[in-house]
Amino acid sequence: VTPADRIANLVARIPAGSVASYGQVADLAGLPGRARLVGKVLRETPPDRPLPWHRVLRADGRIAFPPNSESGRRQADRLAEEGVEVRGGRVDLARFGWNLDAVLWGPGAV
DNA sequence: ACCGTGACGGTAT
DNA sequence: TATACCGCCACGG
Repeated sequence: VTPADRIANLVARIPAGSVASYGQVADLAGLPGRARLVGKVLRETPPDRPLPWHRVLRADGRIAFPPNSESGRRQADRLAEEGVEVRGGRVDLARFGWNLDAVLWGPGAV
């Protein structure tokens, strides 16, 4: 199992309607400190592949692309499509961040 | 081996 | 809250 596989596997697990950061994905994939690797894997992932790459944001909730870029707008649209509120190219991780429930209520309540 | 690059992160201002 | 910097890691030239 290559690092890229574990990363893709994890991204695929992010539920619709919530988001995760590159670093979070790296950590959960057992690759601490490889946030940039996550970006690379997603970058090299074909657009047609059924991977929810749009649910991955920076640690501060900002979309990794320039707000006016084509990719940036596309990502924002797809997120909005799932009910994720995007304002100023940014998402409130406190509300849409993955695992928030687990953090607040404990893994057993999820 | 050296250096620059990047879908990143954390801290200091 | 928004920038500016600097650290990190994997790659490629």
